[in-house]
Amino acid sequence: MPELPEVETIARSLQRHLQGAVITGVAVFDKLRDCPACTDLTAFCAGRKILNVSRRAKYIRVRFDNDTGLILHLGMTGAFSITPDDNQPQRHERVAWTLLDGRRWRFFDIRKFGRVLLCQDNPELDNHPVLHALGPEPFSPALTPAYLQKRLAGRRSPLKPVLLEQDLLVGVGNIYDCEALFAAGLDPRMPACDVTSAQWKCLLKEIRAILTKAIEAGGTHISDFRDVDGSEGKFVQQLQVYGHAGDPCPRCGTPIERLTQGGRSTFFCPKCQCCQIKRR
DNA sequence: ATATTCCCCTGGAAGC
DNA sequence: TGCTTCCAGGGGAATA
Repeated sequence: MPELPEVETIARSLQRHLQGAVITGVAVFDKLRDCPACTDLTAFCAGRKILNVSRRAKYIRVRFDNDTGLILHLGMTGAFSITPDDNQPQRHERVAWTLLDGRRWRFFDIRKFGRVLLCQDNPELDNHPVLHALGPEPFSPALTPAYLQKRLAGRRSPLKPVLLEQDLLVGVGNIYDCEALFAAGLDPRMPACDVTSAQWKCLLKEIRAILTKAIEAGGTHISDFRDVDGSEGKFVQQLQVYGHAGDPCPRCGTPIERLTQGGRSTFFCPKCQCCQIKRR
């Protein structure tokens, strides 16, 4: 479900709603990946005050008052809600934290690809194994055309699936990958090592612009994305190619095509994005 | 080392 | 109506 803008939107909401809250209990209804058993998670969380909530890549970090914390991942279908506690588990509710002020913080996840990880100390919230190998954030100054060209030297893999690799750069998922390549006019099938410095410059600009716009819109609402308060992202209305197979390209009118790369759908305009394949 | 595939799991939409 | 097939935003492991 969530790419960077969705996770950012949710992390900001959690920060707003949970900062200062004290956890009194935890219920685990259906274990997510790596989620400890209910008794262990309860022992870990009970009595803890939440200092802050932040985002790194597509992970959400919840920092407690005793230098421990949680790392949460939404997988494909994760979502949260925070409401007065009626003590009634809802459909697809996997984990629930009860708060001292009478609220209940729920973690839903239909497909159960989400994760709940424990961090035993403060450094682990920044250096947990799942965070260790991650590439730079999309808005980091460290993310430059030179860095990308160096990392991808010799990589003949198609550009589009490469952009999904979180150890190269983080936060770009399938939707914004397609949208950014369209905006930059680059062929999703071109070898990653053939992207020129000028093309990287353009693509980086488009990735940042699209992520910025999507964050401002509160994310992209596709099927089951919801913010903590239940509101839907509005960016879906701005999607140019994703999910638009057969529709006319907004730029040239050629029908948008869909193809499969690395088992995922790619949407692109075969005319606007077809000029970069080098013959070797 | 790099590249492709397969799997985790559930549900909605489309096709017959 | 009911059954089958395909598809889905992520990520990691297994396989060539």
